[in-house]
Amino acid sequence: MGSKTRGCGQSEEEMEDFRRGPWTVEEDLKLINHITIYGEGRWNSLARCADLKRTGKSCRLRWLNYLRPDVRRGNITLEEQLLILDLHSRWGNRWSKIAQHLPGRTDNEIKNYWRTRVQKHAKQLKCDVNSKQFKDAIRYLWIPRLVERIQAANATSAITASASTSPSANVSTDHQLFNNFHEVGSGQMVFPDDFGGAQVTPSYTSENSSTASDSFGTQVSPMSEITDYYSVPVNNSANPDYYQPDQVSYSESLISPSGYYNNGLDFQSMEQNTWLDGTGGDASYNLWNVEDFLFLQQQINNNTM
DNA sequence: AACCTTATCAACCGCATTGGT
DNA sequence: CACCAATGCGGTTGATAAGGT
Repeated sequence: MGSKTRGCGQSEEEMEDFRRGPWTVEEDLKLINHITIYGEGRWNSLARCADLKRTGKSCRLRWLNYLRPDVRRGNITLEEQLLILDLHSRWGNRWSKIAQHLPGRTDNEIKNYWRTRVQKHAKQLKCDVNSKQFKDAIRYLWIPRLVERIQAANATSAITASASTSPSANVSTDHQLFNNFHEVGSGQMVFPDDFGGAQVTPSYTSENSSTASDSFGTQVSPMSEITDYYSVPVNNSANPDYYQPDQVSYSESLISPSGYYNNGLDFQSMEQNTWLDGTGGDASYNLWNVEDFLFLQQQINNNTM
């Protein structure tokens, strides 16, 4: 650019005192109206033309994280948690990339979820969130537990649907994401091999950990957008980021769990003994009850920490 | 009721990348 | 090729709501 005078005929000097802090309803309306008419992008000039005393950055952030009509609000569902854990295990803190796979969720929201929920668990377990112990706890305990709970919710909704006189058309599709992490005979869980194949988990047994006291089914909210996305063919050539054969995913590492058991936590006994949640609390978030924590802490302290 | 602690999330900041001139 | 503004991303902060004492 280089010119002192920019779009809408206002000088740089006039633009120096930007507003900061929470957005007002009036500002939101200005931004929405302007984008409705002229579209998004060119955020700095947009801020000026919409008479918003905000930086372009601030406008962009407000729109993308809050005002955009397709932003999903509310609790992160179990399916979304599962997806976040899986994608984070592959890509780390690539929040934007992860958010691309959770329609309606923003990178900011996923980042906040990770920091407040996931890192909290690591803190409570007194282990580093990046430690092998914690990553494996996610891989072998948290994820199977999520799958189990989604499955339970699935079963509950199936029963509800069959009992209903007007069954929801979404019932069969709401849990297609989960069906990519489906169960085959003997309670063994099959995880998609980056959604192009399948890997069998180390003898995950749903009958051992699934009990009548698991009352989390009612907490699961419909997730048709997510599952719609996940119902696309597994070889998604349109999205080269999605499958990266040079990266080791957790599902790949599940191929040979025996060496893992020798070095790390005894997850088999952990699953059998400690993953019974009879609290009936907030099923969306309270994945770990007191016994879980005590046992995990004990295991971690006894092993390689 | 008042105070303190913790959890949550919107918003900001700095840096890297991209694209135009 | 260099420069600069815009954009995008991840880390961090701060306000405030919620819960506990």
